[in-house]
Amino acid sequence: MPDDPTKPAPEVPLDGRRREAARNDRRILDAARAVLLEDPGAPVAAVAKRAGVGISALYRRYPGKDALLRALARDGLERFAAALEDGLADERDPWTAYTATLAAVVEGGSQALAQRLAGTFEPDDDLDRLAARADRLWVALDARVREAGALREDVTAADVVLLLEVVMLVDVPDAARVEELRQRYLALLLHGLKAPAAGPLPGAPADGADLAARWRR
Amino acid sequence: MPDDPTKPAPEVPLDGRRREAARNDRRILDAARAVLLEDPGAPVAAVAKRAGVGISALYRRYPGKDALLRALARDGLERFAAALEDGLADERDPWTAYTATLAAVVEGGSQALAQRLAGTFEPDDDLDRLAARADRLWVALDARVREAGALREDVTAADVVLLLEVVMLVDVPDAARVEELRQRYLALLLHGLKAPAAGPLPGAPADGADLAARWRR
DNA sequence: TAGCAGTGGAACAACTCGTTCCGTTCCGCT
DNA sequence: AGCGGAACGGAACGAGTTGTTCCACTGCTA
Repeated sequence: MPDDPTKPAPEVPLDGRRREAARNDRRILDAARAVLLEDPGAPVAAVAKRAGVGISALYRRYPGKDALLRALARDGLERFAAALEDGLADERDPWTAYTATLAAVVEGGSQALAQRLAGTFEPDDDLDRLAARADRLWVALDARVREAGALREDVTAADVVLLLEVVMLVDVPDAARVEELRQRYLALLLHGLKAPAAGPLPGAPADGADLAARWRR
Repeated sequence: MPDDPTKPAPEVPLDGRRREAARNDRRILDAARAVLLEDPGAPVAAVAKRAGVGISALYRRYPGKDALLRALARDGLERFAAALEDGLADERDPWTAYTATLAAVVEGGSQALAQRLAGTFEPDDDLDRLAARADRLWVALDARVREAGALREDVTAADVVLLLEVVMLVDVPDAARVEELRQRYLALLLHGLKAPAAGPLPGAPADGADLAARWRR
């Protein structure tokens, strides 16, 4: 039985064929992230091609597409949680730390990844736990900036999640331009998010139920 | 040869079978708008089902899926242009007229429709002309609010187009909730868009080239 | 009542995509 | 040197999807 490729083995320097295999573990996951983030319905063959490997190299690691998707979602959630922990550890003033964290999340694309994949595969206990952990971290980050009075009070943490996802959907053909525009619009959004509010907002704020509903089929 | 269903014939009261046909013209276009806006790759059969008609009723009107898509894009652009003309005719102060226009565009979903469909069908001279007209109207609306000093200067008209599209991508399973959240986030965005600017924006502003690039396959 | 515009939906053919499978390569060991 | 087998590339297969065609049927109209 192959090792779980998402949890790289100890760092004993591998040799020969084993080294190629270890490298392919990464290449496949990186390719899957790139390809499936752009088009969640992309064929498995596209992932293999992007990774520069054959299809069998992929099927040796994952029993099927579903498993690849799950591994990818887990990878995304882990990156997301890690970014949030970094943000929580940021000692600067809460608003600065908040904006920096959001910028990092947008740059990494981690949150959007898990979300875009939602509904395309069968969830997993492990995944549920990870999602709950990310949610706790997110709420903590939100609480800190909120207590500092830096966030407008009529916007919820769930609102910001939805807004973040939407920023990740900005798309033009040129990849470098995409990154630039996303950061640009995130900044614009943050200007609108910052307290004091310039005026009231229509509609009820998003809440946890709005978010959770999207995971259901 | 059947009449072009997108240009309803004179309003002589039709009778019998003809009336049913005329009604189906509308039902098919409405269904296509609803279904394809939610999923641009939806099958033709899904459109027919939503319209409550058989597939042949659809194929009698359009030579193929491509033609339906084109007609729909044209319909979207026409609605978009009409909304902009309404906005230009709005006599209130430029900022109020601007925000009201954007809210109407978001509610109608017309702009997003044409854009989401882009790349799924072969463009058309007629469509190009319409797109150019919509663009002129858009620039005119932008110029007016800009000259009034109500829009932050480091944001271009193209930026707002991209932001508008992105707002249209907000999605949760409950349709009514979606509409509410879109308006909410549009308002939030507009708070960030309004002059005076709260701070500088990173990245180069979007321009016409960014927009045009997305139409190419 | 005959003719026909309009219709519903089954049937078909073309494609897409996940998965399997087989022949090949090359490392590690004897 | 030669062998065993892990890892690989990619062709082939089969299930499912979808655009389009086709034909029997309906109900006006003359």
